[in-house]
Amino acid sequence: MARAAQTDLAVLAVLSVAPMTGYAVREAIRDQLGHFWSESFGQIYPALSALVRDNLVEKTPADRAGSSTFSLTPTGRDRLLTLLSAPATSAPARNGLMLRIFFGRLLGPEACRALVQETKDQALGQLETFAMIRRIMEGEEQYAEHRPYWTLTVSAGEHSARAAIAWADETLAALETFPPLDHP
Amino acid sequence: MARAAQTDLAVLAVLSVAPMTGYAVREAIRDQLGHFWSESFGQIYPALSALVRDNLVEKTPADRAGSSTFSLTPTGRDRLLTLLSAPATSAPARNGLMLRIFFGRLLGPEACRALVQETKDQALGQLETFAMIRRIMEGEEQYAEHRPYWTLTVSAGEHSARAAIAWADETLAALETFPPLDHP
DNA sequence: TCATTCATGTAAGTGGTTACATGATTCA
DNA sequence: TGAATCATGTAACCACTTACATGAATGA
Repeated sequence: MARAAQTDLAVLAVLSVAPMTGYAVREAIRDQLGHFWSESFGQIYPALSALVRDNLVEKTPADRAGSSTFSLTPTGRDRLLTLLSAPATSAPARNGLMLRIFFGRLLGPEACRALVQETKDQALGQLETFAMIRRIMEGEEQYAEHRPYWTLTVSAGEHSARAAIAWADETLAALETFPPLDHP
Repeated sequence: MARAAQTDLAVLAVLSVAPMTGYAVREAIRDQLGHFWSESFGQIYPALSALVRDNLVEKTPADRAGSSTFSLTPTGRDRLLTLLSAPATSAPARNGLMLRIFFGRLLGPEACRALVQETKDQALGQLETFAMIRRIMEGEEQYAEHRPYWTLTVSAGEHSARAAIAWADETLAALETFPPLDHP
C-alpha cells in the first residue's frame, strides 16, 4: 500500500473533475468536500510533488505569476480508479461529545444539557448550509454528470444532522429528569 | 494545553469509575467506549506512566504476577473534571464512503450500490449490537448512577445507525435511475 | 497605496498506529 | 501439557497539523 493513499486519493479525485492549481485543489477540498473530508494545507503541495514525480499528475510550467496547473495523466486516472475501488479505511472513532456524555455523571446534568444544546445548534446550522448548497448546485450546469452523486452526499449530511437534532431533543428532555450533582 | 490530552482524558475517565489494571483500562475503552472512542494499544501504558509521574494516578506495587492496579488521585480527579469541561476537539472529517459517492460517476452506479449496501448492512449490525448492549445494561446494578448517561450514548448510536439506513435506502433507490458507466 | 486574495512551499513537532517482545496465570 | 487469556511494556515509523516564510496580482 502506498503511503498517504488517502491524501493522494482526494487530490487525484478533485483533479479528475478539472485541471487546476494547487491552491484551487485546496479550495475544492475545503469547499466541495468540506463536510465529509479534509486535508490540511501543508499536505497538498507535498502530495502534488510526489504525484508529479510518479507521473500520475502533470504540471504545466509556471507562468510569470508563478502559478502552474496540475492535470491527471492517464496513469493517474488508472491509479485514481484503483484507489476508489479499494475499501475505505475509516479513521478510529473519537467523539468527544459522547465521551463527555458517557461520563456525564461527573459533569452533571446541567453541563451536559449545555453540550447537547450546542450540538443541536450546530446541526441546525448544518441543515441551513445544506439547503444553501442545494440552491447553489441547482444553478450550476457545467458539472451536470456529477450532480446526482453530489446530491447523495448532501442528503447523507442532512440525514445525519436530522438524526443529531432528534437525539438532542430526546436527550435534553431526559436530562431534565436526572438528579443534580451531589458534589458541585 | 497538555500533550495527548485526549488519551489522558479517556484513561482518567475510565479510572474514575473504578481502580483497575492497565489491561483492564484497555478493555474498558474497547468494550464500553468502543462505539464512539478508541485508543490504540501502544498508547495506554505510556499514558499511564506519564499520569503516575504527574501524580494524577496512583500505582499500587505489582504483585508476584506483575500486575498492578491504577487509581485516580484527588489531583487526578480535578484534572479529569478540567478536561471534561474543556471543549471537545473533534478530529477532522474523513469519510471514505462519502468521498467515493461524491466521485461516484467514476466508479459507476453499480459499484456505488455495493458500497451503500455494505454501509446499510453495517448499520443493521450496529442496531443489533446496541440492542444487546441495552439488554446487558439492564442486568447490571453496580453502576446504577452511570447507567442513565450510558444509555444516552447508546441512543445516539441508534439514531445515527437508523439515519444511515434511511439514507442507504433512499440512495439505493436513486442509484437505480442513474445511467450506467460510458467507459466500463 | 494598501489590504485581500491567489499562489507555493518548508520545517518542526506530535499524536497515534503497528509490530515487536516478554512472561505469568488459568483452565481444559 | 499446551492454548488462551491476562499483563506490561518498547521502538519505529508515519501521517498530519501548525506555524513559518515568501511573493505576485487584484481591486478598493
